[in-house]
Amino acid sequence: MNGETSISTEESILVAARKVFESKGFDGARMQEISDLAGINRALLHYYFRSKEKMFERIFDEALERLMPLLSTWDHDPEESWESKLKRFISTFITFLKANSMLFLLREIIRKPDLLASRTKKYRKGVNKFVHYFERLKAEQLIRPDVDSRYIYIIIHSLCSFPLMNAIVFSYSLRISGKDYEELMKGYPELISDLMIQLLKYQKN
Amino acid sequence: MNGETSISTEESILVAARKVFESKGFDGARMQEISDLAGINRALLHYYFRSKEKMFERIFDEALERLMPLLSTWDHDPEESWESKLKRFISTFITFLKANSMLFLLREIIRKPDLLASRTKKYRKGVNKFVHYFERLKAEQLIRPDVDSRYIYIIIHSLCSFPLMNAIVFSYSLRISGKDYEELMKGYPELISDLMIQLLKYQKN
DNA sequence: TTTACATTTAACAAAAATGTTAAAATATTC
DNA sequence: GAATATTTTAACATTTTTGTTAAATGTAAA
Repeated sequence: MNGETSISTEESILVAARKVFESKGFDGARMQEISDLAGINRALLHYYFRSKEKMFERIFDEALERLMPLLSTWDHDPEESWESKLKRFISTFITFLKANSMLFLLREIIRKPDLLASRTKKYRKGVNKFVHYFERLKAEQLIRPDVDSRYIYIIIHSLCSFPLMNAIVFSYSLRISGKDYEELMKGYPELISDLMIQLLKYQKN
Repeated sequence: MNGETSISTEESILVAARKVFESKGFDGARMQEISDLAGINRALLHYYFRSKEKMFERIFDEALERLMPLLSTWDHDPEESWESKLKRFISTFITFLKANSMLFLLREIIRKPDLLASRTKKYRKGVNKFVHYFERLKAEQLIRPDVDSRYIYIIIHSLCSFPLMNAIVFSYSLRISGKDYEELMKGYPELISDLMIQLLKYQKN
């Protein structure tokens, strides 16, 4: 059929496409730039993927797929405390987002909501797990009962995602270099873990 | 010079441009769509603003300008408690972001970092005020001293911005309609005000 | 009513981007 | 080395988009 070569070429195209699509978005991405970055010529792009659209969808799907395993953190597991689960989730979520890009997904979903709607019931199942996990904790009176689990979901995701997707603006605002911002953010996962735990700890009035 | 007409035409073009640029971004925006939305023809767009670029910069600058008054919340004012200031900031910030778009600014700054770099020392002054305000509170032992003021800045902004710019995704994830998400978010400003206050309250030990 | 500005129309120019193709060159495998 | 698959080259077609222009029409105000 086909040798090693074609697989690694396809892969190198995908790597380039990922980079360009993630930084410039679908509308800003140029086929020429992708082929340049992949070190091949434009014609070969169409030889492997028929069109820009098709190539993009491949990249988008992969990005969405990478997001999902994260949510499986929230399976019920009597061995692990919720505090530890929370810490683990926050730390892996932030690490994950460094390499990938929430902004990419968000930008493209807003451009074309179908992208989300037509895919992945799986994703919503993951979210369900999350909400149910915290509902159970509330039922068992392990955390305070008066905070809507959906708020917990929103808050955690906001605290994890935004500081990374907004890194450029934050580092500019705070007058520090990108490197120094990264440095600053090293203490961040622990801080927000503590913050969340403090928020959730059961308090009789 | 020129009558009422031209002003309101220019304004209606700007309104349309704002809408299109904010939802599609510079790369996705089409001059045709803007002129259609403004109810005029494409030629008139160039009569008023020479080019797409120029028009965009006008929109971008205005969006950035609207952001700044918010930061003046953080002037020192011995009359008002920090808790009240915090609440007021969070509530106005969230209201502001509903109409405008943080995502727009972020997306375009990433596309072309010059947009931010070439503008507005004013903006950074506002951020300075914020950081200094909390440094003072720490010096006066009114809040706990062990949280870097920059983290406070990052956390507040994340909690305010992200739930709004990510509304589509959150409402999809949580399986509720856009309307219901808005409804849900009514209780949100108060929750995060409390959360922040709880985080900052001085704790010996 | 004349002058100046505002707006439309419609055609066009130019550039940028995507997509196609055929033929030649290169590499791989049998 | 013959056969097959990969890749380049280069030219071209098509479409989309931005930007321009000139002429006609409308409108408001001096």
